[in-house]
Amino acid sequence: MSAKLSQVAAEVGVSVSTVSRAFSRPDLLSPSTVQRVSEAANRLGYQPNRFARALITGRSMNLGLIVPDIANPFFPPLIKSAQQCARTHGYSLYLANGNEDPVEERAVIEDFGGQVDGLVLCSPRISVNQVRELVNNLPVVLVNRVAKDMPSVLIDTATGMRQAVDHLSALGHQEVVYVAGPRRSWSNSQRLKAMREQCAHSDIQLHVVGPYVSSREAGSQAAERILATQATAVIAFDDLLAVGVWAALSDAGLVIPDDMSIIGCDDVVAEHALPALTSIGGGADTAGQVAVDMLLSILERPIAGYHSRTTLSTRLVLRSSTAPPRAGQVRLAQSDLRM
Amino acid sequence: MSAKLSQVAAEVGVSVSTVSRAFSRPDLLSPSTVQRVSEAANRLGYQPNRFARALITGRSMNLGLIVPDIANPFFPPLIKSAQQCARTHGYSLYLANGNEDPVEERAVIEDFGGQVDGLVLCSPRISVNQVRELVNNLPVVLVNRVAKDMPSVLIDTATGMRQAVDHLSALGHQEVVYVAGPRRSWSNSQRLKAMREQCAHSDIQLHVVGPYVSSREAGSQAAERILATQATAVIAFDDLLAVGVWAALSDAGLVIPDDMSIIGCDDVVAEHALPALTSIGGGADTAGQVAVDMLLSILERPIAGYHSRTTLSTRLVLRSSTAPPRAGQVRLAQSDLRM
DNA sequence: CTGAAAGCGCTAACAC
DNA sequence: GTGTTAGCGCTTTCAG
Repeated sequence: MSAKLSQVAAEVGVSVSTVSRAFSRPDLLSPSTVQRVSEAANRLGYQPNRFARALITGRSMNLGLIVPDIANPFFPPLIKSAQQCARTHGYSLYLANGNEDPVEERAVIEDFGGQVDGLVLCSPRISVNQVRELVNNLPVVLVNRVAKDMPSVLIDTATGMRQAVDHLSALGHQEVVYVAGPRRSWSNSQRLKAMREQCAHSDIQLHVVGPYVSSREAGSQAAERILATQATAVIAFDDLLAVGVWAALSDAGLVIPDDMSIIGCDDVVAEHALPALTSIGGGADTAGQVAVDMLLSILERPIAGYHSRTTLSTRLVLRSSTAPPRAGQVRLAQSDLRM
Repeated sequence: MSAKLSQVAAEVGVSVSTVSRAFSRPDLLSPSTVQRVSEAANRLGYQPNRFARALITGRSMNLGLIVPDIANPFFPPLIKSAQQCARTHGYSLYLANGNEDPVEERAVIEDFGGQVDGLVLCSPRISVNQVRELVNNLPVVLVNRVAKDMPSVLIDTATGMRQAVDHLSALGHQEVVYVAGPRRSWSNSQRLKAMREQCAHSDIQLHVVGPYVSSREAGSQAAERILATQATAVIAFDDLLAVGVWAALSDAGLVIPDDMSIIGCDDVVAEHALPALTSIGGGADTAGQVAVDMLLSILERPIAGYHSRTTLSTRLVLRSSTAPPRAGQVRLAQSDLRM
């Protein structure tokens, strides 16, 4: 263990409370005292014990962030901005991975419960009720999930979705399939709803396949179901699924985008994918910062029933995975050829 | 705040120490007492206060993991396995992002210092000396970095590198370029060394460009330098750089792999890249688990000067980004065309 | 087998 | 301005 408050006090020849105050309320002390204390403190290499402090103040100055899947490229920008924001406000942010598993997610939430002042929960894989009882009136802000009595920040992919449908419509597509994401995902229901509305509005026939978990593999599984339709374009719940669809379709002999247009969502694979996937992007990095800000404002004035909802917008990012549909027969020939 | 030990004690009609023991040393109590206590405990929703416990025991049962860049796909598998391993041993694992920034990295290490029992540091961007003084005799295990007096787990990409060179050599390549990674990276020096040796051994002329940070963008910058050589193949420090090279080369009119073979390292973009990149893989997920295991064994018997080093092997994963070189002139024509 | 008591290192009244 | 004192919630000797 490193030096304690009492040792610094002895060194300077003052009481422990003076030393304590030199750190927490220096304005209450004479400048010279503060000076002498801080000199002695780093001479002795004094580091305040966070546990002792937390025990008495009831605040750890730690925030927790839980994501469902650390490997999903959607989260890193969000995590970075959240960490950044927490730090500038004097808080540390710790991250844990739910691993797409409700059981594990429960465990990490519970673990965090005791040692953070607040929690940011990204698209939890457990129900809001379960969340509520696990956190036991610890402040929580939800990301991409709504609840009557919890604040949340939402990424509004609906606008981007509508743009995507319009884009496809302008290109001449008349039949498109939506590859649905995780069942319990708020984002998925939001995206699906937007697609339904916009397709109806544009006289496009919509097929829905899924739900699928967010992974390339799942996307590849979806390919078969897509080929069973007459669709000439697909919009996937997210980029991971889109890449999976792309890969399987290519294996089946289709050429993207000539035989099939593909649009992803979240705009996260541009960094890695070749060639470039048209996608719906924006909002993810802002979301982390906004969520932490929201959490901090709750911590500052803990009004029961505090309630807030922030919505972040998105837009279609055009790249090279969409094109006008081929003449009808060609698409048929290709898919027959695959059987 | 939730229920405390004293409340449970009152409820059952025993002393606080008995309740405490019911949780920590149930073997010292009569079974019936333990039974009554635990019933009362969850009736009252008792949750031990981790700060109070840590204050007195000096152990938080928390482990910290710091990675240089959470967005780098190399880390998620490592993180997952580390978290998994910690949990099965009764520890919680918290993650923080160094953000490829020495200043931020120092800050997160310092932050963690006070509240974890040990730290896993992945390829730190600061010097080992700085690490040593920051952690202040907190147990640390290094990943992909060596130090005289600290235990470490290393992913031996040298073997994979040698296989890669052999593969290229067998294909008929005689001139290859290595796109170097971050200057302070142990992995980079290891990879470069292996390449030097194997190229010499196989009579291949080696060009080195860099150093570059690990990003697609940096890889694209490297492309120009690559085209300035007569090389017919490139091996990049990692997959991110490889993808950047690939993209820029394609833009310049080259066809991969016919005009240029490309090999990455870490095998992390297979999920996202299309078409598939030949890469050097393995070890990353095991590394997380091994590092945590190592840390825990140090915690269990804190022998001063404990020292250990584990090396994990890798192998070349063949995909479709390598091919025999074209006849010499073709390559020249292509690169001229670009100017 | 169980209880009483003494702190872990720090902060926050309350005095002076 | 600064010191004294009483705990925060828990574990852990030491007695019984």
